[in-house]
Amino acid sequence: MQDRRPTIEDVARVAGVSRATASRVINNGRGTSAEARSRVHQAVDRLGYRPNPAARMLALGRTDVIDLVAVGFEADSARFGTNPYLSRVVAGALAALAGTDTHLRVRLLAEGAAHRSIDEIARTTTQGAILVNVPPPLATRFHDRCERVVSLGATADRVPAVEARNAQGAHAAVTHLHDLGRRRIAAVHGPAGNTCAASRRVGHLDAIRATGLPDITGDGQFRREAGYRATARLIATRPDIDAVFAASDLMAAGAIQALTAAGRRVPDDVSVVGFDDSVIATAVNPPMTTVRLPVEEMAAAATRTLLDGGAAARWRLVFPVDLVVRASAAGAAPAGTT
Amino acid sequence: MQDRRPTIEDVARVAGVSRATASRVINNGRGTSAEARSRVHQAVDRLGYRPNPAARMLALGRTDVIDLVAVGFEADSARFGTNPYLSRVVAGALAALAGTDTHLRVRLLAEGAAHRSIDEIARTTTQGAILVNVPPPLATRFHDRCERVVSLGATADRVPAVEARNAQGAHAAVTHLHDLGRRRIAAVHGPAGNTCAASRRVGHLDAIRATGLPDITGDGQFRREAGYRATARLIATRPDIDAVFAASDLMAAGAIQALTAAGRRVPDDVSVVGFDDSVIATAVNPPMTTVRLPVEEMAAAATRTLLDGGAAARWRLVFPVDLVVRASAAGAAPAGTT
DNA sequence: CCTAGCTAAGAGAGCGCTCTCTCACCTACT
DNA sequence: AGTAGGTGAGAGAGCGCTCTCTTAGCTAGG
Repeated sequence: MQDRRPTIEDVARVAGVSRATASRVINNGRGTSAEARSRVHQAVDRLGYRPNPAARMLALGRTDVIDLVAVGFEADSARFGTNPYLSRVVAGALAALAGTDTHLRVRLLAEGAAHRSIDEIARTTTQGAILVNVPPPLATRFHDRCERVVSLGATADRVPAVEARNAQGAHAAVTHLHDLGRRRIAAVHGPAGNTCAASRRVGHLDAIRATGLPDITGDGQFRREAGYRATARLIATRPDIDAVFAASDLMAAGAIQALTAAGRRVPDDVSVVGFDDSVIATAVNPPMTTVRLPVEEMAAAATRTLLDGGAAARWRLVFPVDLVVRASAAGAAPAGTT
Repeated sequence: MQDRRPTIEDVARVAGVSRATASRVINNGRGTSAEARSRVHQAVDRLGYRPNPAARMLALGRTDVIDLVAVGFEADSARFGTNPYLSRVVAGALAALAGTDTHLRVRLLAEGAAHRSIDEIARTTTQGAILVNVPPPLATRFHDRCERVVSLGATADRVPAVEARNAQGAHAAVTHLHDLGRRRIAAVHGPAGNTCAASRRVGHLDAIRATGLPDITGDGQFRREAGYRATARLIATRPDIDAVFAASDLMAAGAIQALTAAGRRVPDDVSVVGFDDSVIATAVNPPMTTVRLPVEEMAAAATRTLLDGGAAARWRLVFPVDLVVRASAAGAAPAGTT
């Protein structure tokens, strides 16, 4: 394709000036004559010169990349595309980076081979890394090798993290269902190993205990299929459930499908509340009552922290969450309505 | 945070070897004694040395970044998080990059200020750029400045592109609805300026003409709200429509909500077919019949092309699309069923 | 015993760029 | 007329790394 990419040397030669002058012109530098400027610009156009970013970075001593490291979103690569969470993270990070000349590099690690990759990333990252869904041992390992790191969601103790009041959100969701008159509230939780899922469990249990409701719990991965299966199982065991609190919108979407398949109407027979307020929540029918996780803001905060030089070990930034009331949760419909 | 990041020079000094030897050891190089190896590794650990990637790239003459450039997904930054398409693109690109030491850099351009940014990106990209939703004039401009570029979806003629048989997909969708016995099929199209949307319009019109059906058409942005509004308007004008073909899953989700709000049942009264087969299609209730766009594969193909050195002007790679039959489209329910 | 042939490791030349230092030249003020 | 001050431009020193070239120090073979 190209013999050899033209360098600034070539530009200087063609323009009949020195390398320094060429550089000055190219970087909008002042202190150049109109004559020199036009000659250099012409040379640039003629040669199709584009500066080598690596050389530039090296000379400037500025290394301007933040890595977004996510684990396990792509057992098959399609899985990630299916995940409404990570795209919000990217959006938030990018928003924080706008106006900066720092770039965002995205890395996805297969759940299995993550150990090896994590070392390599820690070795090559510069401005720092944002960890998404990275399990505690791996996060610690990363932190050992590179301190410039912030986890999205709590992970290992030592690793700086931006987190949300997950427990509070779950509590609010269950309380909301209780306030609507629901008394047999099933919970469909996320994977046991996940720290966010764990917090949501805690909030749910607190609310259950505070209101004296029965504990009807299922769980699975944070995915639609898992939500569907867990809900189907729950209905089979406890056909009288009148509400479902799911630990993610995707699971809630699965729950709604399972309920429909079992002949229950949402929200008339069974109310459903999700968690995340992702695009799924607004797209389903009926629109979903859910707990809004400010993912974009959290990612932006993590990014800004990295931009500012990182955070100390054990640093935490905690975001509030809000219950967003839509149509999937309501009081029971009057009996006999079909 | 750090006085000065340690360099390989420091490592060499601490280890009591030359820079060359340190480099050899660090890069798993052969030709080093066990003695030297252990000393260097110790020094690396002690200093927390991490090689400067810019210097490395410069010395190796290898520049290993592919840019993913998307326009207009973030009028507000949250918009992008809401877009199920771009995350699939990222997934596909990343899948193609796995095993390579090329990285993916994601860039989002606000629709307004894109002109300036596009030049900067074209100037600094190395391995090349994947264009997503970049309008023809901008894409051409990019191509003028940097030939290493592939657009996802057709854009300007000259710009290499990976595209899908959008027209064929739309045709298949409409034909499917016709086969189910639907005769008043409304179409909710995407934005007029968008090339994909245009192709889908063509396919729809072809099918309409071929089957002699009436043309009932609305349009808007590729978003849920637009789908809702357009459908609501259509129902108001033509209360007798018995099917909706939407140009995206998100619009179809909006259509389903609008139909429900208008007292129509899906699929009994009105069948709905979407386009994309994004996560939305499986999450909604009932699960959506839709046209599967192999976004991940397309993005992977674009990435591989870039990895292989790019493509000639006007290059095209065309992917087939498939109708995925789920529950949102069916024959009319027997009259009188409630 | 001398030299060919090997391995380990140092010296040093870039990679492409930016930036400081320096100089030549010109204007303007005393 | 002499010097201060300003401006445009070249020379050259790095930035941190890798890699080739070269040398030192061995072992082995004639």
